[in-house]
Formats: sequence, C-alpha cells, structure tokens
Amino acid sequence: MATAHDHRLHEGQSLADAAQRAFERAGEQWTPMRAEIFAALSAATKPASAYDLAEAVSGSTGRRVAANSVYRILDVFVAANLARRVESANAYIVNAHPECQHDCIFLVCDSCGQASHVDDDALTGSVRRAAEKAGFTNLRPVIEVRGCCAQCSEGDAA
Amino acid sequence: MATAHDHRLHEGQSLADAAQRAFERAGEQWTPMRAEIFAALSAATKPASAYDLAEAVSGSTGRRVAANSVYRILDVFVAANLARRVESANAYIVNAHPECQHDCIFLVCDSCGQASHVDDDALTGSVRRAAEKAGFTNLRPVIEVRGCCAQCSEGDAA
DNA sequence: ACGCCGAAGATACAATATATCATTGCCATT
DNA sequence: AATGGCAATGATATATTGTATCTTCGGCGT
Repeated sequence: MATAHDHRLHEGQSLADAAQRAFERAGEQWTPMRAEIFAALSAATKPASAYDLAEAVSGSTGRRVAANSVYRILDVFVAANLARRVESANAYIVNAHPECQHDCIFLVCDSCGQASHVDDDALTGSVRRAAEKAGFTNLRPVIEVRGCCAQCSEGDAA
Repeated sequence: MATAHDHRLHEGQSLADAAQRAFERAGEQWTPMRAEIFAALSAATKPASAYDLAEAVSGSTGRRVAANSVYRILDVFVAANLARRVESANAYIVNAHPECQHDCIFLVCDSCGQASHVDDDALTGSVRRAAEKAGFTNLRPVIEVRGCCAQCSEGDAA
C-alpha cells in the first residue's frame, strides 16, 4: 500500500506554500495572478477547464480575467509540475505533491466528473518501456481511465 | 513478438469488408455515407479530426458533409469498435482489426502527428485492475504516450 | 531617466463539439 | 396507395476549448 517514497500530501495553505516553493525553485515568479489561479484550481472539486478557472477568478477578484491568460499560466504550472492536464477531459487538476515527479494515472468518473489519481511507478514504467521499445523519445505518458466511480455506482444501485 | 491470439491485419478493401461485416454483426447499417467516412478514415496517414474527415469526404463526393454528421458516425464507429478516439489528439483512427476487442496503447508523435498502436493485454489489464481496485466500473482505459517517434528523432539528428 | 523584459490584458480567431429541428427514405401495417 | 414509425442524414446555430498577436504595465539594472 505504501509507495516507495513518501508523498507529502498538502492541502489548503500548506499546498499553496509548497507549490510556491517548488515554483520558485523552478525559476518562476509567484505573482498575485498566478496565486489566484492556483487557489482556484486547488479549490475545484473536479478537473477544471481554463474557462472554469477564468470565471472563478473573475468572480473572486472582481477583475475580469481572460481565458488566454489562464492558459498561459496553466502551461507554466504544468511545466513546473504544479498541475496536470487531464487529456480525456480537456481540463486541469492540481498536483497535491509538487515536490516529486511522477507519471500519474487518473481515474475520471463519467457520471460526476470527479477525478482521483493513482501512482504506480511500476505500471507507468512499463508503459514508458513499451514506448521506448518502439523508438519513442521525450515521453509524456497519458494514462487515464474513464469509468463510473464507486460513489456513483452506489447511487445508481440505491 | 507474436501476440497471444492472431490479429488479422487488414488494409484497403479487405479492411473495409471486414469492417462492414463487424459493423453489421453489431446491428448497424453500412450506408454509403458511413462507407465514405470509413474510407476517408482508413486513408488517413495520421489520426484525423471530425473536421478533417468532413472536408475529405466533401472533397471526394462533391456534396458538402457537415461536421455533426461525421461526429455521429464516428460515435457509432467507436461503439462498434471500427475506430478509436485518440484523446490526447482530439482525433480518430481506424481500427485495423475490428473483429477483436482490445484496450489499445497509442504512441503519438508530437512532431509528425503519426500514431501507432501497441497491444499489451498484460499492461492494460494492470491498468484496469488498478481502476477496479479504486471501485471504478464500466472502465474505458485511455493509454497514450506522446513523444517523438524514431523517424523524427533521426531526422533531427541528421 | 532610459531601455529591457517578463507578466498580464485585450481582441480576434481557429478548432473542436453538441443541440435542435427539419427532411428523406425505408419498411410495415392498413 | 395512404399512413405512421423509425433510423439516417441535412441544416443551422451555438457552445466549448485553444491560439495568435499586439499592447500595456511594472519591476529592474544601467
């Protein structure tokens, strides 16, 4: 059950602090705008689209935030490992342990939209090896499973 | 190298015939429009978007084909296992062995856009089990690897 | 003060996806 | 032949997601 190395799972302010530290170690500036967007992303209960975040931040700050600004910032976040893109949902999710680098496996519920993530380096390693065997380089694995989560299955059964 | 069960790899007319048989076994009608779109999808050298296909079919038939018609037909194709959606590319690819059901692993080149696929039931099975362990049902694994293909890597080195 | 440069704003547009309603053609029943 | 049901397709509109380009702002070093 335990992963090989400790994940420091953060939430709330602790997560924001850890993110800021990791971000600045990567040589990026932790600006107010970026902090706002990170907060909105952290607060989301499911993968959020750039437009969702633009709307959320516009609402919370009063100022109107354009989608393309959000995209720019999300790109920087993803590059710095503060966030992940969920390809099958065209949406983004915060990385709760920004200090360590992983290939993630996302489980995305088709019914409620919630996503959870699994780390299994043995599994993601196998996927990487399969791609390398085919001559691929600069790998970026995308491993997601769409399905119906436990909670939604229960709800249907009731 | 050999997979556990024989894949019948089709191409050209042989593929269209096999697809039609599988499609009709699934209780669907093989209409001229669907045949056109299947042909366009088969002819594509890389994953094709619905709009690509709409344009290709419009060109080859003279009649204008609307994107939503293409979407509808692609949905049916995917349901009948004649085609696959490449999530990380928002595009579709033909299934060259429509008679057998697999979870596929797609390798997608960020440089040239080509996609190839790998079958590894052990690997995809592990992904499924990981999702099931988390209580997910109705699984649809999305396993793709973005990267740079062998051909493009060579080209860069030259 | 001046110029440089990265961040952010503004605007426009491209690409992808869905909703809705109308039309057509086929088939079964009458 | 008329009727009605039904699946496939057409037509149109709109929603959603993603980029490109140019401008403006603000910090920072000279």
